[in-house]
Amino acid sequence: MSQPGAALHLHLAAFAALSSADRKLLDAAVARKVRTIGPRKDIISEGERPRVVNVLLSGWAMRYKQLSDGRRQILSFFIPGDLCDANVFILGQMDHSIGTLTEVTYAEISATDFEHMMECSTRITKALWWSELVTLAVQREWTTNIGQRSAYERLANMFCELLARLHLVGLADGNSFDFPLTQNDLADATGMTAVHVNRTLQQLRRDGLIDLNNRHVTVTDPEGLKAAAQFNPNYLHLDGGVSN
Amino acid sequence: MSQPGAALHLHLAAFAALSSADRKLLDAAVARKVRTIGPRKDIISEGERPRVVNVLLSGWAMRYKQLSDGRRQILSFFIPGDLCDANVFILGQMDHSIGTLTEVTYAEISATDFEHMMECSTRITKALWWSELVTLAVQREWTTNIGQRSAYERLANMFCELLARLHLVGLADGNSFDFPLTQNDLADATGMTAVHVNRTLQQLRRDGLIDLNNRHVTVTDPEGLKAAAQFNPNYLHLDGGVSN
DNA sequence: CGAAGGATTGATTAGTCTCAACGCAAGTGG
DNA sequence: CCACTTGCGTTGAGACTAATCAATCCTTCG
Repeated sequence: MSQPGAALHLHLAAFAALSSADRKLLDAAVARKVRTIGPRKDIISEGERPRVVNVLLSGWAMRYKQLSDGRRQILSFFIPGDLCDANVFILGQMDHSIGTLTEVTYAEISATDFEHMMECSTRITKALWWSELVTLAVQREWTTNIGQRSAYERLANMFCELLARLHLVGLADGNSFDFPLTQNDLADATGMTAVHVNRTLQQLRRDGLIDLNNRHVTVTDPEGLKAAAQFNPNYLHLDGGVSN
Repeated sequence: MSQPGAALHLHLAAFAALSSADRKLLDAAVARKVRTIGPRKDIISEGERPRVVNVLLSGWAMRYKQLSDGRRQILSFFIPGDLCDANVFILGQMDHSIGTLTEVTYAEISATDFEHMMECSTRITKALWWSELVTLAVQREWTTNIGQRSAYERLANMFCELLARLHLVGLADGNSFDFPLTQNDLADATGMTAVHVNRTLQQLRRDGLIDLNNRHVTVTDPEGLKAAAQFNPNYLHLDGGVSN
């Protein structure tokens, strides 16, 4: 990625083509405060007060909740271009944590900068709303995934979603992509145990749907994987918004 | 509920006290187009294009997804005062359906009315953002609930959440409230089967935590229920926003 | 009175978890 | 440069939660 804001442009461009003025506005907001942080660290923890909007520029991160007895649910993955909740600073405290999976660079956008951005461009405002609505839709899909689908379908779905999203921001090379998650992470994201993830992955490999090793995934049979997952990408709303 | 918009006022007032001007603005938006619809009907179905923002005035509704093989995941419950996604009309099509559980009255707010309302009052705009962020937080909690908790904990959680939310809009009488869901609905909301819901409810009753019959719930041991659920209401963000 | 929807119960099975061990590769310190 | 540690993936055996299938009961309502 040659330029820090590139993934963000691509992310929002899924909703609407941005003008060069829009892009400048975004780049300015994203350039103000850039941070780098190592893998497996919290960017912000449950209970803290959110003061800024974070935008992921490179690396992978996750949203998660930890229960008092140690159980952890990963709620979503952040890939470059993703926003960690527009306007979160309205809330008094975080109800979950955001942590890194790899080394990560991210931009902090202050409340005033964020609001300024929304005042300056209706197109950006709508794109941010779109992004927020898609975040919600993804969360609903995860609820459905965990609530209704079998272990096999769940994992298939996860790979379908990640492939689609990574593709969007130019981080998938055809049907393959770098995949920094451990089987334990995958377990906590899908509501299963690491042992069962392991066995289910073997099944997916045996069925020739995916190839996963060395932190790299290749979807060897995209159509088969989609079918196994009953994957319907409508919830990603990549068809371009209504108001374009 | 003496007045149609009352639940909405109470809902938003959880974030910030509204001025009488704000209240008038809301009432006007909510009075423009009010509809009534019977139980077990769709208000809007997956695949349709959303054109308005719906606000529930009375009755219960749900958000759900239906898989091609008939499995259904209920994604959230709507009670009076709830908004069905601010700015949804930005999206090209619904990725899920919204259906009623009881007879329902709801208001349709057009895109222009909605945008007008946000332009007129920053307080309302923020309250709507708050509401949207809470919707997201609730969805995350449901993901966690289904992904990490046992059947027993899941149901306990559901009752804790509903009690808290109903209380907010004045629909809980102490620790009890009307509860129009069937065990089958509860099953589809928690990712279990109706049979297992039945058995788990019996356990909750035997443990003296709740009393459920005739479409009415009484939480007989609120503290016990919260403990069993490991219920932490922080995700409802009822502490009042930061910017008050 | 009969029909229908929902709640309840029982018996059996399947899917997933638990616990425990082992393998492998990469990294670290002496 | 080797011994040790550590993190992650893999395997096996057994236990248990929750699903499945099917029957029965209860209540409500036309």
